[in-house]
Amino acid sequence: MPDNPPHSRAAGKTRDRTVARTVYDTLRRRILDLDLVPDTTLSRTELAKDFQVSLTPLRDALQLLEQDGLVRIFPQSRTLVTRIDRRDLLETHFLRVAAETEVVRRLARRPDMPALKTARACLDKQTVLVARPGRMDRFSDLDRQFHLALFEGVGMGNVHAMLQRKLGSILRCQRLDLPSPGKLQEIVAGHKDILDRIEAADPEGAAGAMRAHLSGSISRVSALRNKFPDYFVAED
Amino acid sequence: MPDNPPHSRAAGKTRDRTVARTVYDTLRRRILDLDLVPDTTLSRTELAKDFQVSLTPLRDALQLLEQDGLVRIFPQSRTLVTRIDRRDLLETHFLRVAAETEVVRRLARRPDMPALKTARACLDKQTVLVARPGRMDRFSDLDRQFHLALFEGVGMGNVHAMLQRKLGSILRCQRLDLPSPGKLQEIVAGHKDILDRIEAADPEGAAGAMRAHLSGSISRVSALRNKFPDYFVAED
DNA sequence: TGCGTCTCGCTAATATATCAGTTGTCCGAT
DNA sequence: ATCGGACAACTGATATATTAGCGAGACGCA
Repeated sequence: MPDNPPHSRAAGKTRDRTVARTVYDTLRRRILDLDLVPDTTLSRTELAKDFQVSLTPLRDALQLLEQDGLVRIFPQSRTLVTRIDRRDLLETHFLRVAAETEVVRRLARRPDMPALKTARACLDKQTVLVARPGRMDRFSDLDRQFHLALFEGVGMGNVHAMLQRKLGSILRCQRLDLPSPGKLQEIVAGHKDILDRIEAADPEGAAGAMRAHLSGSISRVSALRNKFPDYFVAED
Repeated sequence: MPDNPPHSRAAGKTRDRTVARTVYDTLRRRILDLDLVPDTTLSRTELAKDFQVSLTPLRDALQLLEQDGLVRIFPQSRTLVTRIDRRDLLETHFLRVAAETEVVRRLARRPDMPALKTARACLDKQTVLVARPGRMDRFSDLDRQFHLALFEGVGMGNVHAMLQRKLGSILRCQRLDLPSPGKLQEIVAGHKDILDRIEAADPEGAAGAMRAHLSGSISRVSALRNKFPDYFVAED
């Protein structure tokens, strides 16, 4: 067994991003924006031409998107943008609730002041943005940063990144649901409740607040399914 | 938007498994068995010859293994089997604890009798196997089935499968740690405690029992690192 | 008209070739 | 002796070609 090899990349001229990653990010963005709607056939020939790349990195990108649940590759046949699947939503929600409640329990037992300060700052900025309906992108970004700050407070920033990748269908639902009256106020109130209970050293209270907060993401799925049936997998 | 397209594959002659998947499973097995030890350089030319496949499915397989944290691909350079990284272990453990405690809380609040029956049956079989030191593979399989039964009891079988893929480094640690005296008894006792508390409708008790049980997976990491330093990433 | 089979065009998986970048070795200069 | 630069061999990423399979439409028969 050789000596300890370098486990970090030396500074160099390596391309920071592969073509595949760029294609993946762009297609993912377009799917989440509902620009590429469910059941859209993704033609590799067309996409390769559009992106001016060969089939290999495009293939890599599509495989990643399939892992995210955003596309489904039918072998030797075609590739479709998926419909939102309630099963998948429930599984993603479960994972998210499990992880985020564990995070806030740990924070309530052992606070990390810089992380809580960051989270509180995000909350303050979000509070200001509630009154500015044109700043949804910024609000969403702060929302993500709020949750990331909590994860980093328990040293689990990478877990947060991993979970983000799985949130495709929840994000698509949120996109369908915009703008929903009172929703932003509800989110801000939820964040405040969570932080208050963490700071009150109340693990189960914080977990309950987080659970309630996250339930907002799926509380309107049935209504959305009725309103946009073509975006959802038909139930048995 | 077209009519609801078929979302299941019609029975047909499609290959059930891709070459890439087969290669992935084999390499993953060999890494987890510590047959391919950390820092081993994986030569694509050699592997393609060994498996008698072209570079493309081999590339697919290696990319999946990289996502599992088992190999690291240095662009334009080489591909190595990873050392076990403490950071990665902690993240995997976090995710596992979060998910499994959430599962048992839910089961304690709302038991699923078939799932609990399955779990109890696994426990009984494991109890018998403790006295048969040559049956580790079977014991591990029952262990996995025990946990799967719990996940299925809350309708989250797919989440269990997802988590399994991330367990590579924990499984490698367990492999290094075999046979550890009293370990099997400890596992069996943990399973029993978990089930008892679920059946006693004690969510927090069940969560605590699961937390204690899972902590066994990482309690000996420091000792293993001292014993097998070449298998672990050096700490800063 | 409806159903089954066949054919062809299309697609994804794999094979092979080429390009882009890394790394190790050798040689020359100090 | 040591260090730096050049070059060649090697590797992974991408491009292109070929193979394997799917599915829709057309045709024939009852």
